Amino acid sequence: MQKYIPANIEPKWQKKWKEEGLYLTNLSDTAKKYYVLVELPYTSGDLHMGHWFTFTMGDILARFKKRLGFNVLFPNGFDAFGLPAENAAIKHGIHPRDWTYQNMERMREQFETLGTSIDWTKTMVACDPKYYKWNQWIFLKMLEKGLAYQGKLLSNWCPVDQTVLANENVEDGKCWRCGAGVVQKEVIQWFFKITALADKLIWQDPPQADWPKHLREGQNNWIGKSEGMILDFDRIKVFTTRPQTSDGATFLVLAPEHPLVSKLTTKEQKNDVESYIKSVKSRSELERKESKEKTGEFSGSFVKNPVSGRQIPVWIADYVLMGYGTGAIMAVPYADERDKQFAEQFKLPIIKTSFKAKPSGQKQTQYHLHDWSISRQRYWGTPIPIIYCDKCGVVPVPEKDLPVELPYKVDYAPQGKPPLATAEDWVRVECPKCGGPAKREVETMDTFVDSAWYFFRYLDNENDEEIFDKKIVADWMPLEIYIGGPEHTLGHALYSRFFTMVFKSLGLIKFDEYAKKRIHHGTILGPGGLRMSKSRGNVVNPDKEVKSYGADAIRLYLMFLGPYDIVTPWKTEGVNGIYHFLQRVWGLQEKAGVDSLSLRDHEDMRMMHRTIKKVTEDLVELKFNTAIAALMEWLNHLSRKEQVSKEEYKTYLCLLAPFAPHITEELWQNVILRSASDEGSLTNVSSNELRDSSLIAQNDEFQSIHQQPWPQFNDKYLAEEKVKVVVQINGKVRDVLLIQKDIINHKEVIEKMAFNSPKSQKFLKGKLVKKSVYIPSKIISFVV
RNA sequence: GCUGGUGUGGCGGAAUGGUAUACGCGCUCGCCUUAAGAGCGAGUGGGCUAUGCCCGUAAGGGUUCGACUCCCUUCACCAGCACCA
Repeated sequence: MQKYIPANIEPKWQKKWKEEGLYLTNLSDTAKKYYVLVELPYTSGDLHMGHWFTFTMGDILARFKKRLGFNVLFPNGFDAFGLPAENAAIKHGIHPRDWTYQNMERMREQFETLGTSIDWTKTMVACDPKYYKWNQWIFLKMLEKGLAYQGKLLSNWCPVDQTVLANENVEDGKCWRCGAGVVQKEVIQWFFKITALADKLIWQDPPQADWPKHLREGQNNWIGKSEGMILDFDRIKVFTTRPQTSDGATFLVLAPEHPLVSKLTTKEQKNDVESYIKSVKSRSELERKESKEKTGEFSGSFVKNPVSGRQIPVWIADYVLMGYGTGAIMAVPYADERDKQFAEQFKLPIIKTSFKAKPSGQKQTQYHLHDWSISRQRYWGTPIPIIYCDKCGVVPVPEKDLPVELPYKVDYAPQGKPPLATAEDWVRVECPKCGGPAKREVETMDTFVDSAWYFFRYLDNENDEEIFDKKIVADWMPLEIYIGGPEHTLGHALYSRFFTMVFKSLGLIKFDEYAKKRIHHGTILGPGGLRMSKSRGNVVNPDKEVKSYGADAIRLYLMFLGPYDIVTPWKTEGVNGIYHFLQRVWGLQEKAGVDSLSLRDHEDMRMMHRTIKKVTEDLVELKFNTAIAALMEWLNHLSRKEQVSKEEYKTYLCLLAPFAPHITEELWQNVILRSASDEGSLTNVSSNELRDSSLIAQNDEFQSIHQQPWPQFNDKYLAEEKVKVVVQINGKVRDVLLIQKDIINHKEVIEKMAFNSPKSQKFLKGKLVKKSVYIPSKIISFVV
């Protein structure tokens, strides 16, 4: 027997599977289909452990479902637009496109070494005009529907990356990419009106799709719907969710950015207010959030509280946000903690509220969610299909002129204006309306637009006429399962739901939710328990690990670590353990495949059927770790035997195949070929010749193990001949009886046996049995 | 502060009302070996007056013949959101 050397078998089978097109999906066969998706990777250059972890899960599911007879689609693409490409370009003097395509090439090869069953013919690349043309098309459609608009808003601005950031991309007041402190700046930009669908985006109870509770609650929280009222305090409108406390409003507070601030400020207060506003502006978001003290300044003006009739002062303070409600509040220090703190700090009156006030006002629903700002002042993204004409104003690019292609030659170094502005020939354009001289929009779309709908495009990725064929999408969507990271809860996972709803309103699809099930995967940390990062130097490189242990061992190791959502460090000893397991599987061929050996032994049959059942059920429930444990238990059983029958051996390989596709394929082909030559028909033929011979095509067993039907279990083998029944006395285990199957349902007999057993007698002697409970095949419980 | 989640051996974890610690790692002992490693076999929650018994799933209480599992209280940790009026 040859030694198990993964490097000798893994590339060989990867090549063969690819040549034979084993994983190509025929989309016209929709009788029993299964679409499994893993979040597409960003083209950063290398697959990291996280990719291995999530794509192994997806791959195991794809292989398992295929073996159950499903027509499985498991595609993948690349999130290829974005800032890192541009930053790398600036740093290394390589064009973002070249950098991206080089990375993509390397990543495709790495996906192959992982042994995934991805169908690469159904793919998409975000920076390909064939793809982003449809981003532009969606933009135009949304513009028509009033779901895209241009507006001027205070926005998060990253001074280092020189771009606007969505709320979701600001972490602790810092840019999620470069960590620079974000400042507020008023900018004209394009928005998607996600707030128009805020109500529809709220998750119901029970949920309309099987998505994690954590995600549903998180999104609902982020959407932040609250019902309240707009009340008028003279000219000032405030929003409140508790109008019944308005009799206790003893002052008003305006956000420093509120448009009425300058009007309301009196001459005497002018200097103080102006210096206060100046100090607010100079504080960063972070400082503002961290300081516990409240700050503010009196405007000098008073307004009338319409309920109490009192004149109350108007203050200006930054604990009131311009971006929520009306940017002004009535302060009820008696009922509100923050107002109370402010009142105490500035010695403002606190009066009791009746909680019964009924002010007149207008009902209003308010959301925390803001419209999605999609303009980015950078180069490497989808051009926004808009033309500015001096005569006609803002003119959308006509559909027939799509795609608006991103010019290759630009000066993408940041210089305070969008890089596309430097491509003067590209910018200069005829107005589609009047034919006069005009200029293109020089900003690009947020890359989250690319990933908001890519899974639709996989299904019809070559289509130049429409975004996708409605029928194919109707046949294949929604996704059966979408595997992704919890960090996308408020970004990608929300945007893609929004896009799906927009597609429905455009009549492209008929469903609201694009994935029946979503799961959040875990994280593999560095060996020391910290997040892997280059700067920490604790990155475990999958390529290196594959060289030492092979892809199968890494796949199994990752899946065996724990549940799919586990957050846990990488441990080399653990990989050793799995490698050892694979070597034992490899060694099994020594005593395996003995044809004459039939499965007479009941325990052998029981172990086999038990394992089939366990692995099958665990895969359905995505419990990869316990499925592997069951396979280990069966291997322990098989290892103790002198010989292993062909049926057991083949079943074993079949069950292990989704987890470890290479070693099982090799062993499968070996055992099939060996039995063929045992039959005498194929002597003096080498393995390779045999594989290519015509005989193989005639017999299904000669096909890849990944095309074999999934093993079936039969309940009749599951029962043990003698069943263990535990004897409990007053809740404590005192004895275990071995009971023949045929009397297991006779309560009186079992009760007598349990009562009379010497061990039980020790505890029962001279005591009165008050009650006995018998659960067949499990337990008999006495109360004395 | 709000929301969601978690708490089990030396470690990752298993068991979701019925023998707690499956499976793996680590460790101990033994076999094999010139030796080391690998491999194979046995053991591995704690305690004790040890053929047996007691304790034990963050802490305390409850329901039940029986609780890691269900209910109540408390504590700790993780994640997300957060001056949202």
